[in-house]
Amino acid sequence: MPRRKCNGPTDRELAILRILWDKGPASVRQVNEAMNEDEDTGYTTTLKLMQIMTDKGLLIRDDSQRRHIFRPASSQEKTQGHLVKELLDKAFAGSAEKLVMRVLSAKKVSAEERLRIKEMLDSYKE
Amino acid sequence: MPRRKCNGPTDRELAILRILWDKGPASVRQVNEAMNEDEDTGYTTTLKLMQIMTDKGLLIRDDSQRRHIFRPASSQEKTQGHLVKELLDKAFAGSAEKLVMRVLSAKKVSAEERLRIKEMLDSYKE
DNA sequence: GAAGAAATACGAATTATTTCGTTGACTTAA
DNA sequence: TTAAGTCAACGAAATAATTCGTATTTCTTC
Repeated sequence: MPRRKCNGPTDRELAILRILWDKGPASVRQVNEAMNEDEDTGYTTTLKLMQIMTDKGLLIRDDSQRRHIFRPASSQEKTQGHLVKELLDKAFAGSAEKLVMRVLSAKKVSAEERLRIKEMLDSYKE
Repeated sequence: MPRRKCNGPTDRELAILRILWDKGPASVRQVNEAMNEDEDTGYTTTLKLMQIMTDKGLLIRDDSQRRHIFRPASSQEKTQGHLVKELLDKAFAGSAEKLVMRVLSAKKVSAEERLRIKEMLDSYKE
C-alpha cells in the first residue's frame, strides 16, 4: 500500500532550486514571478512547494522579517552530484563512461568544451 | 488540483526496464524474481507495473502464449538519451560540458575509460 | 485607528505511483 | 476428471505530488 519515499527533489522542486541558484536567496513572490516566465503558477502553489521543501530540508528559510527569504540548503554542486549518481545507478549500471558517452552523443559540444573536458581528463587524479 | 503528467519512466519502471535490458524479453515471473534479488516485491505488484507500462507504451507484450512475454518498446540507447536530455535541462541549464564535468568528479573513471572518452572527443563531428 | 495590501498558514481536491488481495481462467499431474 | 498450481485481470488502498481557495496575520497609508 505504501509508496516508496522519494529521495531527491522532484521536477517542480528542482525548478525552484534552479531559480534560487540563479538569483540567489529570494522571497516567494520573486520565485513565483520567475516561475511564471516559464509557465503560469499561482502564488500559493509556489508558496506551498517552498514550505514543503523547507520541511524536507531542501530550503532554508530566514523568517526574521515578515517577508521570508529562502535559499537552497545544499549547494548546486552537491545537488547536481546527487542527481548524477542517481541517474548513474538507475540507468547506467554505475558506469560513468557510458553516461559520459551518452551525454556526448545526445548534445552538441563545442571544440572549446571538448578541449576543457580533455584537460580535466588529463589532470584526473586516481 | 491536477498533477503534471509524468513524461518518462518512473524509478520503479526503470528498474523493470533495466532487467529487460539485461536479460532480454521475459515473463512477469522472471522479472519479479530479478526484482526480488534487490528487494522483496509481490508478484502482482510487478505484474501491475508491467501492465501499466504496456498501457503507457513503454513495454511491448507478446500474448500469443499463455505466459506473456514483455520487451522494452524503446531501445536502451534511446531511453538513456531521453533521461540524459531531461537531466541536462532540469539541472544543468542544457550544458553538456557541465554535466560531463560533474559526472567525472562524482565517480571514479579508470585510465582506460578516460582514454576511450578522449578518443570519442577526438573523433567528434561538428 | 481603520481600510486595504501583502504575506503566510491551512487544508481540500485531484492525479500519479505503488502495493497487494482476490477472482477467475487455464494447465498439468494424479 | 478432479485437485493443485500458474497466470492475468481487476480494483482497492495508501502515499506523494501538485494545485489552489480561503482564512489569518502583519504591515501601510490615510
